[in-house]
Amino acid sequence: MGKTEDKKQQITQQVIAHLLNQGLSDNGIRALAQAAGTSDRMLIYYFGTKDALINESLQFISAGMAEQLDALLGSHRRTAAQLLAEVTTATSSAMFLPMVQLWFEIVGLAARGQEPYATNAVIIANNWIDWIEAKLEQPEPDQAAELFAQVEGRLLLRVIGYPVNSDDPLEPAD
Amino acid sequence: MGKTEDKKQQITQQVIAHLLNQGLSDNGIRALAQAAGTSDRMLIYYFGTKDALINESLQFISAGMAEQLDALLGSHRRTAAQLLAEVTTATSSAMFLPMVQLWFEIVGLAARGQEPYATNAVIIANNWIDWIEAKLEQPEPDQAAELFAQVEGRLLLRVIGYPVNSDDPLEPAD
DNA sequence: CAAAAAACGTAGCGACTGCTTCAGTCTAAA
DNA sequence: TTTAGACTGAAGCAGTCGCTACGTTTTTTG
Repeated sequence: MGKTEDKKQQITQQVIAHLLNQGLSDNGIRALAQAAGTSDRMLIYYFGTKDALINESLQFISAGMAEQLDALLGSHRRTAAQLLAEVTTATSSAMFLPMVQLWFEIVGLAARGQEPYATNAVIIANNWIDWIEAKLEQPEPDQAAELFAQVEGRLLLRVIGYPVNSDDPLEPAD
Repeated sequence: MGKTEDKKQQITQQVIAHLLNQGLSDNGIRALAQAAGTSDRMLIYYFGTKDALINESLQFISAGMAEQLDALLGSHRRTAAQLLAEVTTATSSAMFLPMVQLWFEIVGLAARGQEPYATNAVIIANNWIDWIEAKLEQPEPDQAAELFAQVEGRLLLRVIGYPVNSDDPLEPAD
């Protein structure tokens, strides 16, 4: 009967929802608390620190995204070219836009070593690269990282609103 | 005489220096003023708005980076593969790290449409893509943007501190 | 039913944000 | 010498930030 655990998870889920559609610019503990239907007081009570809450939320999001991609692409191995095409298409879809936006916000903060984002950025990047490697037919050294980089470059253009030759247009953020 | 213009330019240069080695997280007008050897009061007096000052500074930085790359690579045209290799190497060097870090900070804020960064991000991306196109032997449609994306992906990994197979290591931020 | 523990509300801390108002000082042209 | 314009320091506005002190209510447990 981890009732406290239940409450924490419930808060985390609502914080995740908030982070995904509001981003990191509105992530003060009072805003997060309101999104979770509680008070800043309670956030600290349950998580001790804002950073702890953020860490937990980001970990959930990253894991969730991997699951969603797995569901879309299946878990079999394929060639690099094929995987690149599939992952690019999938992650460019509107359904993944909030996660991609959040990811680039994290990267921006990580670029200057700002915690807890710097730490989370490396962890998440590693997760993705491992995920890619597990889907490659005959993975070579650094190949997964290279594929990851190619996907990221395209997502960057998309996320800043640069007009790419894609089927589905991106909607403006709030 | 453009004495006011002189002063503005002088302030802009010092603000640029501050932005490059401190990033966007410490860009309150009081911090910027101190870096420029003046007061927040004066920043508003000269530029009217913090955003106006930021716009001017970012424009200068982008132009300056293009000049530096031109100086390094020369202005002749070359094949896509060669250009990709040269630009990747150049922009991965320690000398460009502060600009690359700042760029990813801008992208992170632009990802949620936050002004003035969203607008600047598109302008800067376009500048770079045009710059790339002007260096291509036989540019094809979208090729410059694609090359830009490939460079960006590699820079992303570098900027978050992911260990890439590169000669020169990156130093930790502040 | 009483004591202990968990859950929560309110108010506040000091340091920050972009920007404005006030109250001038300084230089240069008329 | 008057006077217009450029320039500037000090203080303040109403708001934000993560977090804490303190006290009260609710729930669980012996």
